[in-house]
Amino acid sequence: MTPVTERNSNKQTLADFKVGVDNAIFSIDTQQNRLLILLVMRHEEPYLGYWCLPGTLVRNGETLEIAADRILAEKIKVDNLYLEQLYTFGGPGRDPREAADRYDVRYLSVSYFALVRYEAAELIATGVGGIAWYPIDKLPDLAFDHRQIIEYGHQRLRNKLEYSPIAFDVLPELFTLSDIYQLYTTVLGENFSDYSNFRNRLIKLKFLEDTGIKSSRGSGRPASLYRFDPVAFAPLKDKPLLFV
Amino acid sequence: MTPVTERNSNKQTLADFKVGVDNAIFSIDTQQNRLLILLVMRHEEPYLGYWCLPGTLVRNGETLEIAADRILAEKIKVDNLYLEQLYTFGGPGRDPREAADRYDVRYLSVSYFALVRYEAAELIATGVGGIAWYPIDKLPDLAFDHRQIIEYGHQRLRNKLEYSPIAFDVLPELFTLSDIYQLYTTVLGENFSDYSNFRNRLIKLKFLEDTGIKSSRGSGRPASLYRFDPVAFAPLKDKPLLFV
DNA sequence: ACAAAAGTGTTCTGTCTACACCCATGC
DNA sequence: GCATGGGTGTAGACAGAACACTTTTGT
Repeated sequence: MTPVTERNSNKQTLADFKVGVDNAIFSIDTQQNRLLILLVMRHEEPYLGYWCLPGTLVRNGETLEIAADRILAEKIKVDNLYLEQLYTFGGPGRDPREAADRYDVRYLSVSYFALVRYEAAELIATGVGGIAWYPIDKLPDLAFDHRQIIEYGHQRLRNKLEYSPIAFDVLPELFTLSDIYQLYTTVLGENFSDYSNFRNRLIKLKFLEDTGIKSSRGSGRPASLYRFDPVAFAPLKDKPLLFV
Repeated sequence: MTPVTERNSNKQTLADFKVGVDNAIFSIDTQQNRLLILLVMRHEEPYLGYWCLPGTLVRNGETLEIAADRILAEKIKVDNLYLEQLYTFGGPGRDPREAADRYDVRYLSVSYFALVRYEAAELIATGVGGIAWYPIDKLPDLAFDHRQIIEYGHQRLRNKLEYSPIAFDVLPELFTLSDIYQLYTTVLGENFSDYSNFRNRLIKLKFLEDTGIKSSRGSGRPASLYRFDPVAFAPLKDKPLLFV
């Protein structure tokens, strides 16, 4: 019998929780074909000096999503972003403070998944610094169970790309078809699909508007710039369409 | 400024949480073509006398998933089941106790999605009673935001059926092809697919073993009994296969 | 014999794949 | 001209939809 159980009769064996929100913020550097995730350096115990996901404890009167937005806005300035709840990690012992702190406090993490535009994202340097994009395949040692959260988020990203149009939340207003292709190959791997087939599939879906404007990048034929048309996309919502 | 903010300086504006686990337990009555969800009657305030999802507050030392398992095992006896985390609802004000209780307590609900076999499920009658299967389209008024949780779970069920084999977790070991078809139509609606096409698609996937045993139900030609073969299914795991 | 349920087959159509090929530009 | 990247076309394999048809049982 723990002291707690002795002190209380029945209902009091309930755990008390602090609830944190941790953001897995992804972005895609298509120039260098790298999938990046935003990490910050911890300046306090536990895990002092380790990298971790940007997170916060939830304040009074704050919804989980607003907490997620807040922490994101503190670290980064973006124009466009995609944000959704990822998963809730809540096993006992996932935070060392549980042992050290006074009895019976648990730390639970509701994680959020975000995708932002790399080129438009401006990191906000906090005094001490310690914020950086890390390639997903070159992560340092991470605090808590954050590596697991990133794994989970990475999987979610791959799935989302396949059946939802989040890529367009993260592209500039005007983009070329190979911009999209680049983005997809960066996340899904080199040979997820033939370029020309990917292209045809997208065009047949009819929600990309060809502006007719041409964009030249170095040598080679200039590409048409396209624009995502949310109205034309609307009817396809919730349909099991596949971009792959 | 609220009293709270005045009393404390900075970090103390953090919310304290009780964490509950609520289970959206679905089952499918193929006899009557009904999709059912398990509800229990509340015997205490708040929402005394309302129906709600079976839930519990998380105890010390308990993972979220174990809490979900525990509450499930308290209400129902099953041989087979599918269980996964659904979503975390945590806005302030979702539980009236937040207002009445002492300052700063928030109630957060991590919901779990479960699918069990209707025929094999045996409800455990707690003394006072008040546990029942409700057809998803005939829900009574529900406590808290549980209707929203059910909506969300219902959507998850539809999606899962389309791209993962959870149906086989919930069928008896031996089943006929029209058993599966029944199950699918009950969840996805009458005209989600032609029977014969559905049939051919399944058989082409090669993970159903025809036992050769025939089963006669009333008049009509007896059907072959099939068995799900997890080994044959393994290579298809994580592939974007569609049953629809 | 007839109804009912299971299971098979067929035709039409469309989509996916894997290429080969043509086009516009910089150097 | 030719390398480079953008864009088009096509033949064959394959998969889905709709529906007619056959088989095996109970009554």
